[in-house]
Amino acid sequence: MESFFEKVYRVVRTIPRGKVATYGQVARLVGRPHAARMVGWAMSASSPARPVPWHRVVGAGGRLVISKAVQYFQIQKGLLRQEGVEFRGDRVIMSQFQWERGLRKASRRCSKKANA
DNA sequence: ATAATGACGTCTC
DNA sequence: AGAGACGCCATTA
Repeated sequence: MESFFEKVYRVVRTIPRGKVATYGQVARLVGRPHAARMVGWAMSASSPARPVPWHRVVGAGGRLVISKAVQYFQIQKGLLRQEGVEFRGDRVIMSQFQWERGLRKASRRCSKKANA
């Protein structure tokens, strides 16, 4: 059986060069809208042995979730710029570089107080 | 089976 | 705009 990680990797591998997707976006594509954290975890779990373009996965709004203190922050930014992705400050210009696939009306609930 | 963890997302202050 | 709090969930110990 294909594990959750495998599905995530498979989706991430389909992200075209020069485009980026958000963790939540990938989560939706693998059928787990609320497992964005797992997607990120899958990325961290991916090793050089696993051919996954992890750098094309960014946080919501084009934010690079990885701490700036960590070297990976620069690595990811560098790799993306290398592919033609532009930044506005420390954020990817999503309006131009977000992967179109998986985009939806985004039923935003998640509101804990929505029930109140 | 329970508890802890983590490269997220959204709301509030 | 930046920081804190809570929710969600698969994988591990």
